[in-house]
Amino acid sequence: MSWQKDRRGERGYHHGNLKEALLQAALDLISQKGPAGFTFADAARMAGVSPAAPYRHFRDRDELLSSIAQRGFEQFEAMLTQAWDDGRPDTVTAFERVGKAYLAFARNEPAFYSAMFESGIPVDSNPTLMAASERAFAIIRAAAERLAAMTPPGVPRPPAMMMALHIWSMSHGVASLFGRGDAARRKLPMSPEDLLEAEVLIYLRGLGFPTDRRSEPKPSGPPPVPPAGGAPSGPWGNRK
Amino acid sequence: MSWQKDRRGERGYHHGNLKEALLQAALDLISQKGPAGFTFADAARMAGVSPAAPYRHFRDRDELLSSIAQRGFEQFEAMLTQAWDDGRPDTVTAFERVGKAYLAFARNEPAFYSAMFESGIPVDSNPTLMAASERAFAIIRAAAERLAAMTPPGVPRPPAMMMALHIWSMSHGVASLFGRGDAARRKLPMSPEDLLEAEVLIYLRGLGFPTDRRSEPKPSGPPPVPPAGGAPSGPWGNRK
DNA sequence: TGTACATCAGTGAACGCGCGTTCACTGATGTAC
DNA sequence: TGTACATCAGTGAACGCGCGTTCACTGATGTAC
Repeated sequence: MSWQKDRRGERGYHHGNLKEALLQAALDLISQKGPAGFTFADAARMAGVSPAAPYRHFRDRDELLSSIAQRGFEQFEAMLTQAWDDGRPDTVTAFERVGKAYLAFARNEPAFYSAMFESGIPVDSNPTLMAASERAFAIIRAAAERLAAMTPPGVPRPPAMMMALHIWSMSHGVASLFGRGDAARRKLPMSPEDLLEAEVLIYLRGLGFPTDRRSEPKPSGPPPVPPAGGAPSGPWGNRK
Repeated sequence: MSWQKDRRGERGYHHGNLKEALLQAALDLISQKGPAGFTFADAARMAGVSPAAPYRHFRDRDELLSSIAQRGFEQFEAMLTQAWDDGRPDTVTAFERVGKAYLAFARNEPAFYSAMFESGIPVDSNPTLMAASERAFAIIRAAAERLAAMTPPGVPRPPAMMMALHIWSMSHGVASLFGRGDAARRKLPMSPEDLLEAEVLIYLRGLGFPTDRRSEPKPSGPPPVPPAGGAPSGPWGNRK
């Protein structure tokens, strides 16, 4: 099955990279059966070692799960950082890229996502984990900060912290209801990306930002402008 | 422990209300240990019957879990219906009450909430469950419909379906990140209610609704107007 | 360069446990006549 | 009203299973001298 098993004959007494292999195995198992349905023994089996071997690397199942969440937050942060790209080419474009990255992560890494947000791990009680979580959130926070600084003259400047939390909850809501990568995804008459993009644009408009697309350099522009409360027909349908 | 057990001596050979007792027991167990950490046998024990008894009422563990989600959606719908109160005394007030009800449900019924949204049950593949879920969502949809009909003259009327999905994802995002009733709740510098209320108000403003509080009859008005991008200090803090 | 030794990272057998599930059964309840 | 019978909703013993965890162990690796 897994390459670890295939190479079992090739490796000697020591695995060499068991910790990594266990994390990978657990990740595979979680994406197959959810964070509940993965067992320590299963991960060992998948990595091709005896059931006692994992205890050299993790105190117990929970510690393995936390490590996965930890790693998930790190990859999440990296992905958000890359999407944000320090606000290039312009703040709004970069900001929307961050939203899309959030959804992409939830969709493409359901195992990480559920370990991070739905496994029941109390993030707050694990300092390392919380730090990783906060570093990821800090990207959204930084983006909100830059956006807040851009408020047009005459418009009161919104608190960046609030904006960041709002954006986070919108992204998280859309991702966990409609954009997840597993069987629990709810069907939607349009793409989660479009739903979120419209939501964020309306929100920004509510804060006083102009949301008619300025003519700006768009290196890899997505399709057309979202309906955002405009057109009566289209994917939204059901006007009645 | 539970009243079922206390009364065990009193009851005869037949339990009389085992199905109900099992649902209640499972609910208790879920709220203690999450949807993953509840077992069929545990529920039987808690209800004071033999481990074989539940099979008279549920095919397996999954069917019990689905029943709980089902019932959760029904209670959720009832709660939203009551909060919405057909738009009394006015649409905006009632609308905000719906948001608060959403949060209250997530906080007060973590077992139902996680069974409904985080247990990994594919809602889409169970018609009865999906119908219950849709009936709950229909309340939000109806509220959005009424709100959409209220758009001021000159402002394009937003698609109600889109609004409903946006509101749902905002509520769900805030609830699952910050407003949950279990250990996985993330700490926040303000109440989830305030966070959501501000978010919704900004969103509505973005759709063209006036959000300066009209002088309207407020029977049980909540505290003051949320900061909604205004005041630079207060609970939001961290202006830098 | 070789050797002795400490440490590390695995093995594999064993254990107790609780779970899900089945089975023939039995006590209680409802109903036809 | 009584009786016979069908059906329902439990029992309790048994099973196979896989899990988590421990233990003394052993092969491999690193290092001091």
